[in-house]
Amino acid sequence: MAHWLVKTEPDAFSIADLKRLGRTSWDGVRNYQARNFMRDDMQHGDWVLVYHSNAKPPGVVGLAEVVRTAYADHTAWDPASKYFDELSSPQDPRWYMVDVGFVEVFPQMVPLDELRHHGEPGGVLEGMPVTGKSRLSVQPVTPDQFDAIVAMAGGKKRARKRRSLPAGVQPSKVAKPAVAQPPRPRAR
DNA sequence: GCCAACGTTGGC
DNA sequence: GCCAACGTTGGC
Repeated sequence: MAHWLVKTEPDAFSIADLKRLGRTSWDGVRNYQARNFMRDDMQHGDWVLVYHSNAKPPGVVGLAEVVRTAYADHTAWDPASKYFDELSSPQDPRWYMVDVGFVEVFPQMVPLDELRHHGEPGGVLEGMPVTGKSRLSVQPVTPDQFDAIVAMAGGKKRARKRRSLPAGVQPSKVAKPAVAQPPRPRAR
């Protein structure tokens, strides 16, 4: 089992919206590294910390879980969608999404300030992309980091430690590695 | 609303 | 393959 953090702008889709809906497709991710985590590594039952960006204050607000593994993000094929990408097609999908289910709204949100505090050298959240300058909207979280954040939030769940992270994934190194891409034609 | 840092594009 | 220019993210 792996653990994750995903960002969402609450004005567009909040943890309250997820609670109301029960589950949703996590569409609209248009970053290759984030896509690869969803497509290649997210497993059914993985826990997902939900982070509100562009919020006052920004921070981790609740918990979700993966309820469907990756499938093509069809919003990329819809010219009317803000997520439309003419380079994606049903025959050759460029973007993927998973479905997530609501688990809980945390009793106390964990604001970015606090995440950053624990992200200082030697802190339990050291190396988490969200504590630094990374914009990565889907990022892996270690079991220890997961437990630390849930404890700060007053949440009830604990890390599922059957396995740690996807093979080869090193959360503290997530911000940098280039994402290997298949060659593709240049847009005109 | 500003704007720094990030991630991507595309000319060379 | 470099890197300037561009568009986006996301904190403030």
